[in-house]
Amino acid sequence: MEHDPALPDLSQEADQLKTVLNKEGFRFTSQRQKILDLFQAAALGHHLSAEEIHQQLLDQGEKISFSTIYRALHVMVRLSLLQELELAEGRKYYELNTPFMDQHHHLVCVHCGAVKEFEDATMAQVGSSESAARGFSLLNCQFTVYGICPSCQPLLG
Amino acid sequence: MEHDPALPDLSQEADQLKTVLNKEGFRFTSQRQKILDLFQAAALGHHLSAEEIHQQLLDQGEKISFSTIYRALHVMVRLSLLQELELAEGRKYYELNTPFMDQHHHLVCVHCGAVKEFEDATMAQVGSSESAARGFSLLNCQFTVYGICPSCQPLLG
DNA sequence: GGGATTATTGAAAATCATTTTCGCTATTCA
DNA sequence: TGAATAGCGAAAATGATTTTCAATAATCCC
Ligand SMILES: [Mn+2]
Ligand SMILES: [Mn+2]
Ligand SMILES: [Zn+2]
Ligand SMILES: [Zn+2]
Repeated sequence: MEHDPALPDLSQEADQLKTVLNKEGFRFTSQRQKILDLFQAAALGHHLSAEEIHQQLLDQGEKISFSTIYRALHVMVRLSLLQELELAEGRKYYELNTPFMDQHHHLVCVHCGAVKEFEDATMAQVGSSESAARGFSLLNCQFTVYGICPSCQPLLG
Repeated sequence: MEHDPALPDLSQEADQLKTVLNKEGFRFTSQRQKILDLFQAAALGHHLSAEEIHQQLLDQGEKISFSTIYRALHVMVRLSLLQELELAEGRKYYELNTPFMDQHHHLVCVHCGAVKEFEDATMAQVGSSESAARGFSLLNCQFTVYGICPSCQPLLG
């Protein structure tokens, strides 16, 4: 079957995931592909939790266990396909990883949990220089700003 | 009993905690004072978890339940006496709160958990301007840099 | 000071996200 | 294609944190 060059090359994406996995001794599975697909289909600025991944796959008729989801997330973080975020209470969130200099940061409403993203090159600079100054090898930076969003402000003091 | 002006005025510190608590309808208790004392006695740059608070109080002969510790931490965060930190895996850490413009940030070794603090006024500026730009009322910022510390680097690739 | 009111405590049980166990299945590779 | 074994699902386990509830103690008023 030919591939229409006007459409996204999904079969090649699959090949790419397989390549990345196999390079480190992991196996390609349909579950891992489906999870990665969710991230690639997600709206910009939308962060996914294990719970939401499970629900989205259920919604599209895929049955998958939480253990598989958690294992896949860990593998993809280790392969730098995903980034783990400590946005707010209780659970972890994940998003597609981006090159270090392109990383964005987060503004979180502590009342309703709304998240806004913003970019600022200062963060990467400060992170680089601070880690260099102390001999750390830098992995990534997270700048999280907590506040009350405009919709929640009237509801409080 | 007179107070020796050459010694730290611990009774006044207690009064201060009582005042802050009562102002918001909370009661002063010896447990809350002992927990706050641990933070005031802790080395600069040392962050305490509920587990460590429990252990330190045990070590000094004080019996206290985890429920009390968690409740005290929540109250003191609400009163801005403490700040909650999402430094690394699994558990939360706490430290004495500082005025917004004096806040420091953290460099964390993902291998051994070592934490280094650093100050950088840029963070507060970026946090303020980003939250203002989106109409958020700013509560606080956390800039966390993850990496591998110098002692752990030889142990890995 | 003493007593009523009710926030706080401790112990135990409950939650809840995440991890582990284990028998079975599917991927990799020769 | 077949052996070796990584990965899967289901269920049990974990571990930090939260809740429940009866007993205790801080605050307030007299
Ligand atoms: Mn994001
Ligand atoms: Mn600190
Ligand atoms: Zn909000
Ligand atoms: Zn280290």
